[in-house]
Amino acid sequence: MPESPPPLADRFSLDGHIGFLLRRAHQRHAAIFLDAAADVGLTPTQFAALARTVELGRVTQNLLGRLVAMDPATIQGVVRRLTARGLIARTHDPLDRRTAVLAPTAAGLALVDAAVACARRAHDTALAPLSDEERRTLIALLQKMV
Amino acid sequence: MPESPPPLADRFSLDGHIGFLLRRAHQRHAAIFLDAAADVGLTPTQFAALARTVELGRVTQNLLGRLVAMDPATIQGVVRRLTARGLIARTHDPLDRRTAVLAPTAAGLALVDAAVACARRAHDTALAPLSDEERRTLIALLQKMV
DNA sequence: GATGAATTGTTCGTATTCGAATGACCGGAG
DNA sequence: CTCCGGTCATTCGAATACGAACAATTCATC
Repeated sequence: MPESPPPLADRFSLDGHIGFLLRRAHQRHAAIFLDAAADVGLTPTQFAALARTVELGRVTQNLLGRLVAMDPATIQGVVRRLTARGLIARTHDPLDRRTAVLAPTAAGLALVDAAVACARRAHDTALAPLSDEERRTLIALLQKMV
Repeated sequence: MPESPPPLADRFSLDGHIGFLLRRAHQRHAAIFLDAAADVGLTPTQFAALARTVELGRVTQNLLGRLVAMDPATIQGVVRRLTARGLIARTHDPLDRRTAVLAPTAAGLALVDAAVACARRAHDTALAPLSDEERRTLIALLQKMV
């Protein structure tokens, strides 16, 4: 008689799979961030791009994409929505007419402070189940992993 | 004279923000998984839904969505693609004509073993920068967080 | 049995995310 | 100067991901 294989749950646990955990943790933070930043109207992705642009003052679209880990195709859409809202401005480098040079506008600079406050709240809320020590450990391990 | 505000980088570090780290870690695992599972042709999301369906044997679409943390609108598309590939089958419960009852097909059961092997490889590759102890810690902290 | 609330699944719109292809442009090799 | 590889930005298609609206159905209450 043929032996029936052991059930999948005995061979693999989706809930211990790093990809599944990262997806759920990322999802959870995104939901918390969108709630915390509802008044400033920024998504986590848009916030990252805006914050990095403010950090740098002036940056090409392509470099910005690399510094926030976004594909050229992705950063294009994010920058389009941020410029449409008047938070960053697009100019062109006359010495390299391929590039789009980005800089925060006055509105962008004015918004980024409130946005940072929202990001801090989302950070703390998302990490609420962990102690301070655990938070530092988690962040260090994620930084080591990426 | 008005004081100029301190630079953003002194007030906020995107690279220490849990949302940014989770987004990048999730991104990295997804890329690794897609590479490891290229031969079985499953995305991480599709794998999660298929694995959970195999675990349960029979499950409604809505419950499956909750068990893999997917919106009703999201699980609908994932299930549509899995059924189109003949990996899971949709029937209907005559006692509740709202629900769509899902079950793995023979092809789905046959594919899930190879897919689990790919998931294991992706798991190990994504966690390669960490020691065994660090991996356990990271997974435990993520499980505590979500 | 009727009626209103809750559940299930679908569809639409918007926002990431990436691979692939394309066009414009820069730089160096000859 | 010309050609050619590399870079930059854009576009398209496909796959998540979610809010909102909707129809069909079930359930609880009257």
